[in-house]
Amino acid sequence: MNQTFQNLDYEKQNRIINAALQEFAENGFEKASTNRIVKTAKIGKGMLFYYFQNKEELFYYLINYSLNLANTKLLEQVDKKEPDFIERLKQIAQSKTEFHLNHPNVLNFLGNLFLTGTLEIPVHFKKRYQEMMNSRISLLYEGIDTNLFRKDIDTEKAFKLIKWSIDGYQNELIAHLKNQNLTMINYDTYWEEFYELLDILKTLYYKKEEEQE
Amino acid sequence: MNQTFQNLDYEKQNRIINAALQEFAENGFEKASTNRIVKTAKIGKGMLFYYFQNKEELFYYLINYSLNLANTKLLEQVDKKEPDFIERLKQIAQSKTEFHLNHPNVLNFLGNLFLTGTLEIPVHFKKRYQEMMNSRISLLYEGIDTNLFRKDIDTEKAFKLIKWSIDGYQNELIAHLKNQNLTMINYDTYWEEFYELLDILKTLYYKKEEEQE
DNA sequence: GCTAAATTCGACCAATGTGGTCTAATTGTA
DNA sequence: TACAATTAGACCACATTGGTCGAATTTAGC
Repeated sequence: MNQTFQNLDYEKQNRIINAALQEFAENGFEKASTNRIVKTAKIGKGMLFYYFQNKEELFYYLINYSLNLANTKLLEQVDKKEPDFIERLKQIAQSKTEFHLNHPNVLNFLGNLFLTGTLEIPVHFKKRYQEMMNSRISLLYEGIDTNLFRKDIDTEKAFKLIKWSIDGYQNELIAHLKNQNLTMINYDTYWEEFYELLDILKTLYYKKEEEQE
Repeated sequence: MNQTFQNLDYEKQNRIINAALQEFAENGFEKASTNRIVKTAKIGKGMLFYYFQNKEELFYYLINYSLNLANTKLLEQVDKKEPDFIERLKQIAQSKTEFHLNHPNVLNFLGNLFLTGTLEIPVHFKKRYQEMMNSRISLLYEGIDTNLFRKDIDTEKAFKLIKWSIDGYQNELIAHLKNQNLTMINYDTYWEEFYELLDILKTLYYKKEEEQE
């Protein structure tokens, strides 16, 4: 990658990165078009290949960029000392939402990385991706107080069920917001609705208060 | 569509339909390649345009085919008289699984129909799709006995939470099975696991037996 | 203001892929 | 044998591909 690219003003740099992330996320490496990238990024064709040697180098740059971002902005924002599973999930949801607002294409790009395209991805990237996924799992389960859960239901299964419920809510929310003007949305009401949901999950899966030790 | 296509032996007809469904599902109308379709369907290029006038006619044929299939094989298999929400969901899951095994690309194709491609889809197709989606919703909620549910939790929210939990399980299952040899799988054990999950959901969301009226 | 370097652009390139056609071969049928 | 139905893929004009390059513009130092 050319040093010039790093010296670009933030806005332009971001336009290029986002356009490329989106194109690769939607089409995979092979079918992604550099022509479309420069078009949506609103730069000349020459510039892309001035900043990056070729399509491949751009792709690898984006992997690195995305992994770094996910590690610093997604994983490090959550307090692993919170022992309440649902509270932990709340924090994860919040950091994920913020991440998604600031970097809308990164998670899509990372998610589709390995299921498309004939380009062989270097092992060190695969390794880093695996490490990140493992971190996300331990972020979810490490140091959780299982005592909060009601005893008549397998805790492992409760973990998963709660996770799926929250994912379901978030997916529905995303689908619902997709057609809206993003600047007009009042996010607070959605957060309130979300917190309500978390309370319901607590009454479902946790011991009743009088049972707490 | 040429009559000859209908007279094709079942296997060949299916090869073509599936190849096309997959290609359109993955790439949308514009980016879908008729070359790739004939290649995966293992027919000559000329045949595709002998059976169908052009790419567009093929696409519309697939929409019609998919909508018909979904209506007959997906919606009509569920007993709307079952008043137990979770039992209803069990039936829906079963018919959906069977459908997915027999027609692996149809639901993907229908799902991606409207979110990609510049081709304008005729209104009557949009209408039929909407009707199908509405049918799926009423299939889920119509005639459900809300009395089974515990009183301290909003029933509407319980509906959604249960649905999301089941969807989450199914998604995980699909992701897990993706890398496996499909013929080697013992589905019975997965169904047992699934039934266990449904029991858990009942203990979570339904009244205790002694509370039933 | 002058000059040289850094940056930008898009016309251009050969190569490949596009939807679609057409001919010649094969198969089925009587 | 003869005629029609069916098949495959070479072929078409055109669009798109990843990538290059020279000329134009902007920037920086003097």
